[in-house]
Amino acid sequence: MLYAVFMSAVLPPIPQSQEPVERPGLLQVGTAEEEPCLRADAARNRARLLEAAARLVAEHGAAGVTMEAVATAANVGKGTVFRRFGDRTGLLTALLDHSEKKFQAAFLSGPPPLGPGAHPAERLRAFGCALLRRSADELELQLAAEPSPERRFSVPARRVLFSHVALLLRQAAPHADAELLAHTLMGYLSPVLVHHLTRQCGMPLERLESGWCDLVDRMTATETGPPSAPH
Amino acid sequence: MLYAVFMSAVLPPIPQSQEPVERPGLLQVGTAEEEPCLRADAARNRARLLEAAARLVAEHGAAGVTMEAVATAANVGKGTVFRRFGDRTGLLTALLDHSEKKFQAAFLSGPPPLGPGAHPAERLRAFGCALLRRSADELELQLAAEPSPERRFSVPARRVLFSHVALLLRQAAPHADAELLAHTLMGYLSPVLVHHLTRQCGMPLERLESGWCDLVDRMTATETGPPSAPH
DNA sequence: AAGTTAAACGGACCTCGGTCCGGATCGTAA
DNA sequence: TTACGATCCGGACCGAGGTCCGTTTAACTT
Repeated sequence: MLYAVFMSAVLPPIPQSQEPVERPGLLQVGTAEEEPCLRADAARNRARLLEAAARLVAEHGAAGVTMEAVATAANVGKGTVFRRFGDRTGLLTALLDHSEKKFQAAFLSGPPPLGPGAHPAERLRAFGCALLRRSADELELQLAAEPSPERRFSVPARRVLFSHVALLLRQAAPHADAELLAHTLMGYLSPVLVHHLTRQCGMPLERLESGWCDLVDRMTATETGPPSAPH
Repeated sequence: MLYAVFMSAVLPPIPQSQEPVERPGLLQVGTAEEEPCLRADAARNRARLLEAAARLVAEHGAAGVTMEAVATAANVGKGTVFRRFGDRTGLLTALLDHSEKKFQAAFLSGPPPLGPGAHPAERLRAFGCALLRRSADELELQLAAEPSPERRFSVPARRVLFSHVALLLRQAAPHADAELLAHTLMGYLSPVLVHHLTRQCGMPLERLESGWCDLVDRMTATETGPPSAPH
């Protein structure tokens, strides 16, 4: 008993794991229908909520998307929003899900140079430029949908992008630490950086794109000499 | 009048600008004394608050550092905490300020290879490895002190690090877009990435250090061919 | 059609970051 | 020492995210 009290003070409260919340972001090959088999009322409310959220974004910007406001606008209880989307980040992510899947389809199975067929380095360049442009639109939502630091790298959508970059990088620079380089490249494409450079520093998107291509060239250049030891 | 109402709905509420809150992070060359000339009681409370905060971090981790808890532990009102440090991020940043200044001193005026005297590329390698090690300790605090996305690049401490990297980069790779490359490099050293790679992926710090040196080598390698056009 | 159950609902409730302002306190000038 | 004004203090207050749990309801069974 004492042990239980002690543990409960140290460990996270309870796994709980009833987990009815959806995990968007993965491109599913099969049915193009609605994600899971929701109960009729649940599906209806989900649609209402997404519509209401989109309207709020259009009217008051991402900052105006309060969980309570969305619930009210959708004529639904607050608890329902959280049950469906887990948290605010989940809701915002769901709003981005459509464009996300379109993008995944483009580089997974679309035409070259983004899709399969072109040389890896070429695909990398195209990938970055496309992602930069996508981030430039939707910037506000992308920023607002940024998850908390702990989860940032676990988000399915992000893992897909990362894996793709790592894969291309392994082909284009076989002797490098592709995983670390991929993280570096992904950092360059992150919405926060894009926001800072374009909105706060006023850089034109073209400069970011040139920078990306230069970056890819450096990453995939013929191998450097023997690696120098760390300090 | 209508105009005023309209504006007040669009613009941020009021500049307010009474701004008694401190701006830590800059290394001041002159007096090593306490930052501004605070009133006696203010200085006393500031010290109490920092001590209380540090104790809470030690006891319950960064997540246990609630503004109210800190205030209570310091026998001080909640408003006082905000008046002194602005917000939670400010308080956490203040906790890191000492180590921050030590680090700044090391690469601004310390002995080579970190400080002036060594070749730029060499200094860059040393800089990254040192920053990686510093982030590895203090990781929890660094993460908790991460500001909101909009301010992330405006924080003085971060600007100092960035400027330093950009400066060295301009020397080591004169023909590149040093600013963009510097942002890329800084991303590699960001606490969130370090946390993910070391804590969530279990990578040893040595691998991150090797990766950094490799990265620097690629950035400062002899110029690549003519830049390819963006896609 | 009635019964059963798992799922969904809704809103009261909690926590925590952040604001506000009347009142207490310090430093200084007379 | 007293008086005064700038600075600081404190805690009530607010908004928003997130949780909980008693109630309702869709879907399936008999």
